[in-house]
Amino acid sequence: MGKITIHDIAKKLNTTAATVSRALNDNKSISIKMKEKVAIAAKEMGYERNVLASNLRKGKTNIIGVIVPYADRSLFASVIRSLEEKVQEHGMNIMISQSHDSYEKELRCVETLLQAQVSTIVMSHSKGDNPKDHLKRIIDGGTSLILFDRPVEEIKTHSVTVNDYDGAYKAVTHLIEMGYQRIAHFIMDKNTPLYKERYRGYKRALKDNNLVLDPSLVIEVATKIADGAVAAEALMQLEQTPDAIFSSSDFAALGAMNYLIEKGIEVPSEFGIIGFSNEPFTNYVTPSLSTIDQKTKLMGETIAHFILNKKDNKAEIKQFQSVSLTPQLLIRNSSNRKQNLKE
Amino acid sequence: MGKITIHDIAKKLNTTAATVSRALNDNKSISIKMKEKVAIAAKEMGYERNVLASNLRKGKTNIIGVIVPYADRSLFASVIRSLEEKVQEHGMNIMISQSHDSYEKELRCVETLLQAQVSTIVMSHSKGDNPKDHLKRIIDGGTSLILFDRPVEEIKTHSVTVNDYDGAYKAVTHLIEMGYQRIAHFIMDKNTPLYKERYRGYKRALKDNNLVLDPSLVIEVATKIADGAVAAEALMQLEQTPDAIFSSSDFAALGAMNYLIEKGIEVPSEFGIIGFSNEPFTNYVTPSLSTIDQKTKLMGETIAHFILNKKDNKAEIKQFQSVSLTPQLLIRNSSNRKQNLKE
DNA sequence: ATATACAATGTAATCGATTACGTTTTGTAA
DNA sequence: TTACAAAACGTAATCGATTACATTGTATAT
Repeated sequence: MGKITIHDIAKKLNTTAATVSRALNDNKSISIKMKEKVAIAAKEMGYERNVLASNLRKGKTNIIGVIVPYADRSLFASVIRSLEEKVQEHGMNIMISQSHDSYEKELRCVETLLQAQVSTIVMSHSKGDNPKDHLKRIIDGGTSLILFDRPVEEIKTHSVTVNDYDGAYKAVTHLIEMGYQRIAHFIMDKNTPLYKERYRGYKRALKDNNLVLDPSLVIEVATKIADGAVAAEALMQLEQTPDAIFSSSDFAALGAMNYLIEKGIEVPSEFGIIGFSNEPFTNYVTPSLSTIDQKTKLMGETIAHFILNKKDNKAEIKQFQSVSLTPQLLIRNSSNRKQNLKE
Repeated sequence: MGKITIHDIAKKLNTTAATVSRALNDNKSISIKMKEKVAIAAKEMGYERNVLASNLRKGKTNIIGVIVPYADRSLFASVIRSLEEKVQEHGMNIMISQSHDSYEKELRCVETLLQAQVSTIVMSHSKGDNPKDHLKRIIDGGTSLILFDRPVEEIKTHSVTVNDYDGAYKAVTHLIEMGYQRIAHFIMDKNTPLYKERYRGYKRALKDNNLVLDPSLVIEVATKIADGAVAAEALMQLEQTPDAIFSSSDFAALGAMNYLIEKGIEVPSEFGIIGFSNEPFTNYVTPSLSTIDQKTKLMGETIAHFILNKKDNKAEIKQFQSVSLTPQLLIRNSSNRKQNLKE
């Protein structure tokens, strides 16, 4: 018995499709008796609403489009997971699209998702300083836009980010509290706001603790283990070597740490290291790597909150909110000198 | 200028929506001239096909539903990534749904995706020996089903799995080649076919090398680091302790390794360890953990291949294919005794 | 008792694209 | 020239649900 439609139900009940539709949607102008009859008949006949038809008529779907650089990066995977968990309870679906950190692909992703008529686009936009026209087009077309992870200042819309400045500040302050004096910094891409913010937190923490910023200790490094090792080597070549590193990337931090250990430098007693992102491996390496947790689960939940609120409360649509989550310092062995001394 | 429809284009060109539709779909009964005119007008007017309407009429979408226990588990995240990369080139979209390894949630996922009228459901079904009626329902309803990671024997459909038996066999054979004699095995869930297969590979490898299976060396362990440590402790309490572990879980393997190292047992010189899955952390721990890579990227690509093939080649629909990928042995430091001796 | 309101349902248009079927025009074989 | 085929396009139904706009019937107010 292929597809049962509301017309079939109407025929069986000697009424019309309009009434059945209204009954199924719990419309107030339908009597309770009729609603019951329809509900029973629908169940009996195994009716299932054709979502496509419904959405076509209503001009909206309940699909949320998500654009991320790569779906398997731990931050994005985690956000996708918690977002999906929250919205699926409300009958919404998640559609994934990957931008590979490329502007061109991001444009394609937006196009695809708009074509699919998603009701909301949730995205972490690709790196670089590209035009934001496509973001405006999303909003102008009536689709709501929620940016996360990487904020875009030029666009007025909802956003959920982590306070990178605060995370960096906490990390560096922690190193200073542990007694490290010359703290180097690995910055990834100087043009990306996110890294700029972390750099700002680094500088501020130094200043607040009366430490001078030595530009030779700030190195541009790629988010790779090998590059972290190279950078560490460069640092140790300096006349005045550092005694700690705050790396904006866990991977680079690990590379540096392994290099130092190999060179006989003890971590954390001689040298402190802290990364950023709380990548899954950081807790398992030796010594375990201190890092900044970005609250990815909360991030997904906050995004979901925006979406669900918008659904209920239309008044809120116009006020765009930017939530900046407070990251968490995870003190592990790579920087925990005091504890080690105690032992 | 809100939404342009084929009717608007038709009006502008003094023709009908039917002609425009056919022209846009490159129908052979439309003249080249007309096709050109339509194409130009469509571009000029900024026309975008309403996918909902199109799909409603055609009765099919180009959405692929994916059901996984958790989207952020490395295997699933990786498969999702490579699957999306492949199918997006063909204009198809991926919809994600998470079963949390619960049978009830899995039913809901199936329901949701069928409602969304996905053309294909790709799933790694939840653990346990539950009824498979919902899988049959998917197929009977005309939606194609592709199972991956965890095969279901009762259902005739496409499937892409990794040869767990082979992976286990390779792992254990490798340990034996490295000179380990008493090899323990961590099995997770004895009722899950996947673990049974690995166990079978373990037994076979022992047999082929004339080693006796000691049941006391086969322990049921959860996929957790802590449990791996507990299990290792139990093993070292035996009268005849093992000198190697083949763990069906990287996490348990790591827990065991850390426990042994803490107890002063040297890995790999005194004790060999190999895990399974190539979890992201395995390459970064010390010593790096040997493991079995499950070819997740290839898995996603193979799934995509099935989907895209089916699209073109209808003849293939009826022949269900089961592809079993060959996993790869990754020899790292936790088991590489020979290399260590050389040094 | 009459007017008015509202409850409950029906009618038909609509969302936008696709397609079975019909019509006209042009080409070409007999 | 007739006839038949194919090319090129038009007409209208269709996919299934929703909803603006009637319509009918009943209850309440005056």
